[in-house]
Amino acid sequence: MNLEKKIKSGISEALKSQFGLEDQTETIQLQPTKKEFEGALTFVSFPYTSKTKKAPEQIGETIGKFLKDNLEEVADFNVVKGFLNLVISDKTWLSIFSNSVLSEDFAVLPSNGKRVMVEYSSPNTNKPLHLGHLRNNFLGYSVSEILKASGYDVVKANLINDRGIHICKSMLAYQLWGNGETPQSSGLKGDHLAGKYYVLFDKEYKKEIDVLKGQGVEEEEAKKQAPLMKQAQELLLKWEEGDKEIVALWEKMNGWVYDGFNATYKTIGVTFDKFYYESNTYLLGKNIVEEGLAKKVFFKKPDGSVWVDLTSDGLDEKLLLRGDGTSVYITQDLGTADLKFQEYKAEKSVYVVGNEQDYHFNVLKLILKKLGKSYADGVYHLSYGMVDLPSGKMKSREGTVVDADDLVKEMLETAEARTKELGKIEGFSEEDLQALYKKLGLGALKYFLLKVDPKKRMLFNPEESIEFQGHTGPFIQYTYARISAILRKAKQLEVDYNKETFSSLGNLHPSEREGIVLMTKFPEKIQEAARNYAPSEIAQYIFDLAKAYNHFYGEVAIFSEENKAALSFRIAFSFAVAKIINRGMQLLGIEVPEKM
RNA sequence: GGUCCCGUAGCUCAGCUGGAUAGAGCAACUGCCUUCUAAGCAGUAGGUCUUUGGUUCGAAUCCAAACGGGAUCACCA
Repeated sequence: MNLEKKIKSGISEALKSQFGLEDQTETIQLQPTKKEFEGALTFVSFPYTSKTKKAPEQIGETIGKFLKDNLEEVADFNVVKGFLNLVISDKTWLSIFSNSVLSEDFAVLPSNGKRVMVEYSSPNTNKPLHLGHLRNNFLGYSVSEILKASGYDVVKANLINDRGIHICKSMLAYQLWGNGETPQSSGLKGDHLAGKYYVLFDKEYKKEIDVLKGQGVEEEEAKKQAPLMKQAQELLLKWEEGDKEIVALWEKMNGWVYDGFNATYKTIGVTFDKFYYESNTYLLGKNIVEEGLAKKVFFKKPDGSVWVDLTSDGLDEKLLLRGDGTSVYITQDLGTADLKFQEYKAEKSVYVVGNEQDYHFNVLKLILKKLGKSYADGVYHLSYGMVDLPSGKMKSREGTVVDADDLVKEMLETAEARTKELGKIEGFSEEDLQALYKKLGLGALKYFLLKVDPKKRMLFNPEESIEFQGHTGPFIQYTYARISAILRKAKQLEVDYNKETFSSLGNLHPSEREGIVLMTKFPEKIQEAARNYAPSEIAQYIFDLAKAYNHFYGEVAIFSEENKAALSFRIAFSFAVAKIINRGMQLLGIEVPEKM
């Protein structure tokens, strides 16, 4: 039985024997004791004043005394107003440390036999990835790792949006102005090359709109009338008809883009188990439309278009099939949801998609429910906020984006500069150095994007956002490297830790106690982060742990310690912290260096 | 206009299902490297938690309204 449960049942017993209350185990709440007070766990007695008809202080005193007398874990207590602070004996902490924290399978949670699919990244193939995509990729990867750690069987999926009007825009611009340029001839990464023509299209398209507006055409109309737009739409039609030349161009340009994406994915260290291509799935969903019509969940309008009425759920009427029988975004997504379930039978399906699509996913889930799909309840939209720049929103078309590849490159350069500045790279090979810069640069970037609650939008200031000091990835990596140095030295000196000697230890240093308390919380943190789909909770936790260790490091000497048991314990303590930091950072997709 | 999200220190952010004197980091200021890595540690200063009501023994947290910011309400994806 774990400590909290033991104390709770102790309190429940106290309430029963001292005040005659029935079993309260379920309702008793314990919270961590605030730093200013002595103790580790706090019981709040206010809620029991009416039941016991006693003053909060008196309840605290009575229960505190009972626990101290009856539980060996409780060494002492103090009462401040309605707060009963419990001091747990160091012996208890040491026993938890050696039996639980140090055990091989600590924080290794058993499989829960459930499968979850996490779809993330899902890029358009007409332009390179930018900072917003990085947040998406890092979130998706990290959430997958966290779900795995909490016992799920995870399938990471990437639905590539490889067809549609946006790709045709790039293709058209390339046809018109590309002069047969290739990634090889231009030296541009494939996705950047495609992006270049997307931007070019938009520039020329805007000119055409302006000309039309000058001729007195309304803006909305001008957008439709512009010749470039009409040509792009023609391309799309030809593509759908299977026009050989167009399909070949599409395949060629998409090929370039995939090469580019794969290079970026490899650099930033994200992976997928399954790729879906929209060109294969965009016709799906029509059978769902049939099904919905048969079930009378959907209805047909006179022009033949198919709709669903969601007004009773506070939403609008939603189109599912155009009058000409072609499908729209939501139709495809319905089809894909069904396909995913048929293929993987996952109980949960997580979509890592920006919060601008909140409405879309509300509709999607609602329709699946109305159709009586068993998997509807498992659909979860992990809706994350945008990354804003000081100048406002990022827009690919207008080129006001922070490009992912550029940013990563910059991060590695900064990592290199910082490292050289500090001059601690003696004994590193050139290869080691490059690997280190990558760990640090990406660590800083990933941590920066993951430490914030996914749901919230965040600000990225290129000038000053990503630091290497303070609440950052490199701070945590540094702590790990520091501990690694200690463990290396311990090995060299052949100081091993021996659990048996811990019991002969006297008192723990407060910083050691704090560290142990934090470490015991790791498994529940993983569960909580999985439940909330929130890597930020892991990020925050690992930061707190690293901070606690550095505090310990400053206060307590290790190798000059003469008491063998204390020395042994501190090595074990350091080892355990390093292990958790490493594991926690893995859950964020961040690598950790032995030296830096 | 309807719906949804957000508003905490100069800046960027924590604050779990309501609990004690609201926490970190950056920036500012003080100290600490001949002793295990100073990308660190210790400390000072900085807050009417947007505002106003309400519920409660207790509200940054829950409810309502106002103000401010954002997203969305496409036969685009």
